[in-house]
Amino acid sequence: MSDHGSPSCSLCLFRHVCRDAPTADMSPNAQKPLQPAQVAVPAGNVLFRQGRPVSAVFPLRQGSAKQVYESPLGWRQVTGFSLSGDILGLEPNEAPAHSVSAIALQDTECCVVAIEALRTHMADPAFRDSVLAVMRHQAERERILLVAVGSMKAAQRLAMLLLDLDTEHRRRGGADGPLTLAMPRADIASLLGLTLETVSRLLSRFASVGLISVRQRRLRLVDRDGLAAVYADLEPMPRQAPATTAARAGTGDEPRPF
Amino acid sequence: MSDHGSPSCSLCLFRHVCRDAPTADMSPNAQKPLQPAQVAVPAGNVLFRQGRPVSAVFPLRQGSAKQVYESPLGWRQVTGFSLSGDILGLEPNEAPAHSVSAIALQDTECCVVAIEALRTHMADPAFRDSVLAVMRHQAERERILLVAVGSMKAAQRLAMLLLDLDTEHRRRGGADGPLTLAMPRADIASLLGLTLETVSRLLSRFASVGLISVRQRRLRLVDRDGLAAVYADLEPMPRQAPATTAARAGTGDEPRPF
DNA sequence: CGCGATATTGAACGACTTCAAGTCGAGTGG
DNA sequence: CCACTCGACTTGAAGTCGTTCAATATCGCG
Repeated sequence: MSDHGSPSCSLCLFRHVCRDAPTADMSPNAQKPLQPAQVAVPAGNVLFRQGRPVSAVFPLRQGSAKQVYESPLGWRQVTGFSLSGDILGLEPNEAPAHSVSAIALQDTECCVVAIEALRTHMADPAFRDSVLAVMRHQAERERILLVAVGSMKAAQRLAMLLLDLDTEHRRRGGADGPLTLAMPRADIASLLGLTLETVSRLLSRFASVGLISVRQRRLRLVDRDGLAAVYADLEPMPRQAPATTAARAGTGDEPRPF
Repeated sequence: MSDHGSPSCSLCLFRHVCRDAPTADMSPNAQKPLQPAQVAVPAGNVLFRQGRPVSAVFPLRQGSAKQVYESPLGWRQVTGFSLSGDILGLEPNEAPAHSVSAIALQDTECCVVAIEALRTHMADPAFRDSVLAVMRHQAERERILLVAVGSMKAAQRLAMLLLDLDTEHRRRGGADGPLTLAMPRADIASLLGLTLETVSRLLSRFASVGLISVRQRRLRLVDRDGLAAVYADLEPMPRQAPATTAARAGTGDEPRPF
């Protein structure tokens, strides 16, 4: 096991081209491995800034980050969160400049892959396809977010986010454990097009009806199906907590959140 | 002048590769021209459907269309309008399937460019760059829309759309003439994350304070700077029409709408 | 321990929605 | 040519959801 092995590496899009001979993959168009540098980014620091030239992309090893978009008129909005294993700074359509800024939510470590190295490896069709697939997936996410912000109620949007965070957390091996909200309420609110007070109230309401348990940034999903029902708007979310303790039957068609 | 010349052709992204020897462009990697087929699409008809394979792209010659996205849970939202001269169906990241549906807002004519032909021409770096630039521009638009829907007031959003429609109309040679809203109120509302009643009321309010004049789908921008001020939220938009007839001084920094 | 940042909670307000009539305009058939 | 009709649009009144403003509460950290 190399000294660069990290839990997040196993999910990294670049894992197959990162080090030498990872699997039995001595195909003809094998390239020299990326051998990326690594950097530590303290909480609150900028990984890259919107509008600046793309010089590298940043696979996240540890920590998390938010993407922030600033519109021409100066309106700022969080457009997404990234967790370890994600690649930050990938720009679709060969954009020469970053379309958003990325800011570490906590002390973070990431790799630094020079953009030329990435471009070289894009010559490999399989690799190229996987990178493009990730970009497409991101675009789809943004569109889902647009619909959510444009036409869903606050509770639905928040339920969507919680389910998504949970899904990602589990995909990283988080089992059923409690997850940590790395981002402040204000960032959640910005992403969802709400105020931080609304987010706070909603979290409390979710907790009071037994969907989650939450204290500050410590969160646990208690009733995933219930959250999914809120997301799908089957459950209009009672304004005040009723004494509902009835076990919820799974809806069966669990929607893919986010 | 060829029989295919149309006012919209002069703005078309493909104009230089559409017919033979358009300018003195006998460069080495000149390709054979696209020579696209043309089709008529009656109002309300689908140009292509979300999720279906991309077989062609569709430069709009006449008319207009809306893009509609349907989320995995079945929520539908208009994500944009296209006017003559735009290319419909261009998918970023080499997506094999359309990410939205396109529906004609009026009786429409468009060219049909097979995707293979397009890909062939993408070998030309200059052409490729211009196509990618258009895709980037579209992505930027969607992001601006996200911010608008996520954090601006209804009046701001509508002002933004009107300014954008006007800008596009003028870019097509519409001078100062009145423009026609090809889309029903419901589609505007969907795009902006509002209800059609709100859109209607807002249009009436804009008219009553002298920013525009509207009757049904006939629209004229009377005070562009005023609209820009509403967009930028400098002007909180009075709830009831005051008898304000004071001429407005241009704000100077006219923001680029959308 | 005490301070500042972050989060929770309450109360009042306001923006937008919802529901419900109308009105306008274009197309159709008498 | 006019009446009819249907869809799109407008307008009003009431209600809801989310915001705003303000007052605690809690956590992390020196």
